Amino acid sequence: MTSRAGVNSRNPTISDVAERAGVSVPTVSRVLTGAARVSPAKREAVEAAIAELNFRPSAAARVLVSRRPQTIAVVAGNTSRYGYAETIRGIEMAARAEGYTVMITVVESADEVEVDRAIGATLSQALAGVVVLKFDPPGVAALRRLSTDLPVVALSGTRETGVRQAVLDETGAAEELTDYLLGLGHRTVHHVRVPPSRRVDGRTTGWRRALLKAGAPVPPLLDGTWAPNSGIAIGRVLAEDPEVTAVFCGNDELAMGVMRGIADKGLRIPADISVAGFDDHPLAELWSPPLTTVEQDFEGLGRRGFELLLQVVEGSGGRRFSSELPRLVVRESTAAPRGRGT
Amino acid sequence: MTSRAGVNSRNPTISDVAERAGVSVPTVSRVLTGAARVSPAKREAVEAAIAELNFRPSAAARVLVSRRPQTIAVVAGNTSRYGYAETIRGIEMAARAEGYTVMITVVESADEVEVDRAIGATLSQALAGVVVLKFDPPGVAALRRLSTDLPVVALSGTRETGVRQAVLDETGAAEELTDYLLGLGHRTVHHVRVPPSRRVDGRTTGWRRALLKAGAPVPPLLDGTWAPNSGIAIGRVLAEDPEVTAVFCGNDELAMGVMRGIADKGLRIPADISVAGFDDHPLAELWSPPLTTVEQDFEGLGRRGFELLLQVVEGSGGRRFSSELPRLVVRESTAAPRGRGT
DNA sequence: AACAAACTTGATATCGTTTTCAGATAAGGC
DNA sequence: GCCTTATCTGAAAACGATATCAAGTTTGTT
Repeated sequence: MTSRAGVNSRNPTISDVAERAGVSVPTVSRVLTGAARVSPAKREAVEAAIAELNFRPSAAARVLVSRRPQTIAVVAGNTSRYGYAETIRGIEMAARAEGYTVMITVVESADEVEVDRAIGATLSQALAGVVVLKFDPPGVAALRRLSTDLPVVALSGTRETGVRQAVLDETGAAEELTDYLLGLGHRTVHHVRVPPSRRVDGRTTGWRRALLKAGAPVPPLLDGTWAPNSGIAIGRVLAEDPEVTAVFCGNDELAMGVMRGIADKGLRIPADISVAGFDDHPLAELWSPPLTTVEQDFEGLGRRGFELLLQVVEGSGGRRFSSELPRLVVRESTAAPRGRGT
Repeated sequence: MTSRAGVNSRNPTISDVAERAGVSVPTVSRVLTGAARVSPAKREAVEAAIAELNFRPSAAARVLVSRRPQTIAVVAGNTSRYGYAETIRGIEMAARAEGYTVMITVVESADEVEVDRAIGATLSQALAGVVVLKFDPPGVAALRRLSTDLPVVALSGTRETGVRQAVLDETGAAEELTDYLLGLGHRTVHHVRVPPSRRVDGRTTGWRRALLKAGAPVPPLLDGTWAPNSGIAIGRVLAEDPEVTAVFCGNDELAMGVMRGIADKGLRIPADISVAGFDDHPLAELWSPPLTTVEQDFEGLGRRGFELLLQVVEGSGGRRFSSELPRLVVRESTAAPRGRGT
C-alpha cells in the first residue's frame, strides 16, 4: 500500500498531481496556495493525490512567477562565536516559525571585492530580505554593499540612523557596568576592548561616558582580539600596574583570558583586581570566580531582527528600530578594592 | 556616469542585457555559463551590458531548467553549541569556495511529525544535496526522514554502514583518553556522558572498551545534559565517593561544571581527582586548571562532509567514508592519583 | 574554386509553478 | 422561466533562465 516514487521518474510535479486527481493544474495550485475556493470534492481528490505522490511544490518555480520569495539571507562575519551563533539561532527560529527558509552567508573580510564575491551567490537567490549582523567590520562592509531595493535589517550594538535595525544597547549596558564598578569604590576602570566594528564601539563609548560622568581618569584603551587567549598577555601587563584595580573586558572570553594572565602573576580576583566581562557566556557562571558580566539576549535580538524584516516584507511599514537594554549580572569576580591602588 | 537601476524597473533580466548588448538571449547565457564559445566582440559587449545594468542571473530561473542546483542544505539539531557551530562553519566555507550557497535547517525534536515540518520548507528548495549533523537524536531522525533520491552525507562521531558519512572517530579517541588516565595509575575512570545520539555513543563505547581491555572495573554511567551547569551536581556527588579519582566527561563544558562541583566540596583538581573533557573547547586551555581533553577538528569534519557530498553531486562516485582520529591534548587537570582511592 | 568541417548565432522549446482571463455552472431575484 | 450575480474551473500566458537544433558564417583542405 505504501506508495513509492515511480521507478525511474523524477520528482512529481503539479501536473502529475492534477492528472492523478482528475483536475486541472491551476486547481491544484489553488489548493496549494489557498488563493481561491475549490469545491470540497476536488480539494479532497487533490489532497489525496498530493499525499500519494509525496508531492512538494518546487520553490524555484513558485518564486519565479509569484515574486514572493520565502527565503531570507543572514550575512555575518562569523557564525560560530557565542553571540553570533545565538543571534543566528534566533533569526532561524523566528523565520522557520513563519515558513521562511534561511540562507547563511559568511563574509570574512571587509574588503569590497571580497565582500561582493561572498554575497554574490546569495544575492542571485530570490530573497525576501536580508538580515546583517553588523557586529564587525565585515558586517559593516556587507551592509554597505547590499543593494537598496532589497529589504534589509541590521543587527548591532549601537543605534545608528539610516538603516532599519534591531539593537542591543551596549552603550547603555557598558555605562551601567562601569557605574557599578565605580560605585564599588574603584578610582577608575580599565577597559580591554574587542575588535570594534567601526572606529567607535558602544562598549567603549559607554565605559568612557561613565568615567567622564564620575570625573574619573580615563586610562588608555587596551586592545584584545577575538581569541580568548589574547587576554593572557594583557592580564599580565595589567597585573604589573598597581593603579589597576578594576578591568572591564569587551567580552567574557577575553575576560577569562585576562583573569588567567592576572592569576599567572600571583594576584587574586577579586581581592586584588576586579574583572568584568560582557555577554554572559554560558560558561561565565562556572568560571572561578564566577564572572560579573552583562547578559545580552542575542537570541531575542535575532528574533526582533527577523520580525522587523517581516514587517517590511509584508509592507506593514512598522518601526525602524527595536532596542533593548542588556541586564547587569553581578557575580563574584568583582568587589570593592582593597590593598591596591587606593 | 554611474549607472543606476531604472527609475521604477524591477531587477534587470537576461533579455535586458541581450537587448542592450545587441545580441540574442542565448548568447548572453553562453557568456554567463561559459558553456559555448562566443566571439570576443560580442562577449565584451555582453560583459559591458552586464556591468552597466548590474545584472545578476536569477538562481531560481536557472535551476529550474538546468536542473543543477547550487545550493546545499545543512540539517542540524542545534547551531550554536561549539562543535555544531564549528562544523557548520567548515561546511559553509567549503561550500562557498565551490560556489555553493548554504541553507540552514534546525530540527529541534526527534518526533517524526516535527522533523517533517522542519525540513519541509527546505526540501521544496532545489537542492544539490544535504549534509546532516548526526550528533543527536533530532539529527538521527532527520537523516531517516530524508528522501533517498537526494544526495545526503551524514556527519557524526561513530562510523555506521548504509550512509555516506564523514566521521570524527570519537570511539578511538575516548579509548585513547581512557588509556591515558589508566596509565597514570588510576584504578578506574568514571564517565559522565552527554546526551547520546542513539542508544550507544562513541565516547561511552571507547571508554568502556579501554576499561575492559585493562581489566579495570566499569563504574555506573552518569548522565549529564548539554547545559554546562548540569555538571555541578554530578561533580558534588562524585566528590563524595572516595573511589573516584579520575573522571572523563563527554564534553568540555560538562567537565567545567563537574570541576566546579568537585571544587565546591573542597577537593583539588588534579591532586584529589583528575578531570578530562572532550572537544578542546577554545576556553579549555584557559580554565584553571587547564583542561586535559581531546581536540576535535570540527571545521575539518564540515569540510570533509561537503567534499564527500560534492563527489556524489558531481557523479564522481568517490569514497563513502572519511574518518579522522581526534588528538589527545594533555593539560594540567589530570595527574597520577595520590591520597585518595588507591 | 569547391567542398567539408568547425565555429557562431538565434529561434524555439522547456523547466514547474502562479496569474489572468474567460467560460461554465449554480444560485438568487423578480 | 429569464436575467443577474456568484462560484468554480480550465486554457493560456508568464516568470527568467538554459537546452536543443538548425542556419549562417568562417576556416581549412584538396
